[in-house]
Amino acid sequence: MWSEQLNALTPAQREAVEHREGPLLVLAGPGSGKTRVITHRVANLLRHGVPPRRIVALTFTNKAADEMRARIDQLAPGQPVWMSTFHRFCARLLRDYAPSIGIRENYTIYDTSDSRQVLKRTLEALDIDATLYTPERIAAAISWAKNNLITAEQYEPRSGHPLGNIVSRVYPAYQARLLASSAVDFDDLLLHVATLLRDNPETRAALDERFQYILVDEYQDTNLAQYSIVRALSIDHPNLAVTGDPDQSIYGWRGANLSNILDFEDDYPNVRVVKLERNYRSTKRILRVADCLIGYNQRRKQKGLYTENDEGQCVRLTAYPTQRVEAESVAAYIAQEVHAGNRRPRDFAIFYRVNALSRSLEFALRDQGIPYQMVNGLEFYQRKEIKDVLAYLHLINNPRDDNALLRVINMPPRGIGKTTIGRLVAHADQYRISLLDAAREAGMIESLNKRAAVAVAKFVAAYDQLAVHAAAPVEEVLGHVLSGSGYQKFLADSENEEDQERLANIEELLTAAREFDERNPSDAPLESFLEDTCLVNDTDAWAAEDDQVTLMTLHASKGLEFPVVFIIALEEKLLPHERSRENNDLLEEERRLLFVGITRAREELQLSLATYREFRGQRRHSVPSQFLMELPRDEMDVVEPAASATSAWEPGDADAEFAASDDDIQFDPEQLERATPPETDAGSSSSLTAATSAASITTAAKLQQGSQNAPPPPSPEAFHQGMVVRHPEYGPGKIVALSGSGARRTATVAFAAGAGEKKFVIAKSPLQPARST
DNA sequence: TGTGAGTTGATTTTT
DNA sequence: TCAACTCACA
Repeated sequence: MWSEQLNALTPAQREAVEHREGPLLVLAGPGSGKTRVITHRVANLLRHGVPPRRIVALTFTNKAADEMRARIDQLAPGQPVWMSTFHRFCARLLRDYAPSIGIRENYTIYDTSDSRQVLKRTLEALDIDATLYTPERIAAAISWAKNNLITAEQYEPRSGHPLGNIVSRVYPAYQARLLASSAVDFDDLLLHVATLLRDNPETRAALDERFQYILVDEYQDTNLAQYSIVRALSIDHPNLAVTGDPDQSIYGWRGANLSNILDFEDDYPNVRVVKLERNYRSTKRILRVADCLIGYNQRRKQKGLYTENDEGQCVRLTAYPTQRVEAESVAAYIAQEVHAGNRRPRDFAIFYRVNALSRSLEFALRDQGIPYQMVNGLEFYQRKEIKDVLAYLHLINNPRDDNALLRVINMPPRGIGKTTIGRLVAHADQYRISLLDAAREAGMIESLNKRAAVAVAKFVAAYDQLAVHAAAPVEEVLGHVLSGSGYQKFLADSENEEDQERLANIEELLTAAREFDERNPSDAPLESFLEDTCLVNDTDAWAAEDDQVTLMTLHASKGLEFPVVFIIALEEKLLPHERSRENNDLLEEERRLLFVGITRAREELQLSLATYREFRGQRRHSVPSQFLMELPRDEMDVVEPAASATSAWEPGDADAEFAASDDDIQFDPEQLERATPPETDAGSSSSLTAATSAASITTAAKLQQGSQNAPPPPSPEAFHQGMVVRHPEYGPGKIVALSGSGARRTATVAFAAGAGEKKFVIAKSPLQPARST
């Protein structure tokens, strides 16, 4: 069986798979079976008796980690090999070593917007005028420093650098705030672990011993922090295997250092280098186009990409008059292929440089009735209501989390306004205590008037009630938060339609919590749930199995492949992006980005641009991307911009169609809105939505059944958060929280008539759903 | 203190 | 274009 699998590999792949001890560098071109090599190599190690817990595989995205886990499980079932993203790996380690870097085990992870809030507050407190340098620029500078292992104490501005001078003041203050809140930002996860390993030789040695075999995927995207973590863990056991492709390094802006992979052979002298140059994915033509383009880069390792695949069609390069024609044309082509039965929607992907470019495509696809999935719409976990509710959970988990407190103290409105909060903050600063502790002392703060102090005290009391349930299953904690904070009632009472949508989103969060509880019976459920939600992104929700066209940024496309790929807006200032044109390193990265996009295509590829593009509400004339001049014309079908506003796949009917739609100025956007299929509103959360609506269908069915039969056995699914129920003895009550599943599903009910809160196992209780108001 | 209108200002890519 | 922020008013 195993030798069969080995035989299925090429000699080069096999060499990498069978390599066990010592450093290994796999230079893998696109589509060369890199994931296959990694997974088989792990399986090979296991087969040779390496205990699974001695192995860790690090990736950059959850998606990649999940995929690997699934594939390794196929090769070597039931072996708990640790596969995770760098950030998750570090988050776990920090849990064990938190005290040694000055935070608590229950620390909070701040996402970008959280840390931005903290930074803004820091700037305010330091009285720094943010008009000269925006918080974003300062944040970028701090992030850069952290990724390069420069701590707040070590940071020194380059002389004569005004931004640096500001950063040298802000960075330590910002960091102090994080530490005081027992919080870390994304960069800290790496920085703290890197410094921990650097400053504690015993810890380093212990972890080096623990992780004897380390694999790193996409090594070209590691930054200095990641590099030094991996390095520190591979000194006594230098069985470090990295895979990557310098030509696919596209995260330089995030501190990725191309030298890490280019200099790997210098860092690890006895390294075995394996090059995977044969491509199994694309046609010859597509590959030659990609190869020709990337040849214009200076900083790279020469590779000879080749494939035994078919010659394939020419790569199409099409210029459209406007971005609307571009979008409609792409959508029409997809529709035509789908209707003709040649392809399915999921065979297609459309890539663009910036998210803002997706809009016209969405309209066009809806118009054609083609289902699509956008990776990275409004991210679920970034929605206000979700962040609000999660902030309650964060505060329960980590009472020192000032950022969470500020978010929830007046949400729903409790009459705690700006001035009151300002006074609480002043008090907390003065005594160097957390805001929650300051709030506890509200009665003693002189500047606070009675009314404000009472409001704050009520908040603290409500919080304490919630905190009692901290150790319960997440769904239950969440239920208590929704009931006890008044947030659910606040939204339910609102006339605003948007708020009803928010309720539905919260319902999804409850579903997610429930699924988490089922999947993850841990002793600190809240903590791990929060860690989970902080480190997911919506690319992870991308469902390859759905039959939909995929829309995503070029960055998000890395690691994926599709039969047909469209890359739009190949225009100067967009690709290359305008901020990347000044400096050659940045320009090369843009070229790599296009290279990544091109090499996602298996059979067909179309590149396009529009002569006029509306961007930021303004129509402007665009200049073709300089990269277009670097593509080999003999591999391509070039359709130049025509004088008449037509350029399409097939002359004739298609032309007429486009011309008509372009001239039709009285085109009514509302019609498009009405034609919108309901499920396309939020691509990222579609699976959750499906789960929720399936649940509510059962609910309705059971309800009906219940009203017909005399002694109806209530199904646990018939009950949901906030619902009004009736108990034969205690009378009417409201469900405050739910937890568990199936026969063990329990409901906590608050009864009206002073009977207080009671907990029932639903299946064994006489609870009945009552009509809610 | 809360709300809503109006203004401003900023816009790459993501763990 | 759109979201965040400001400011005036209830």
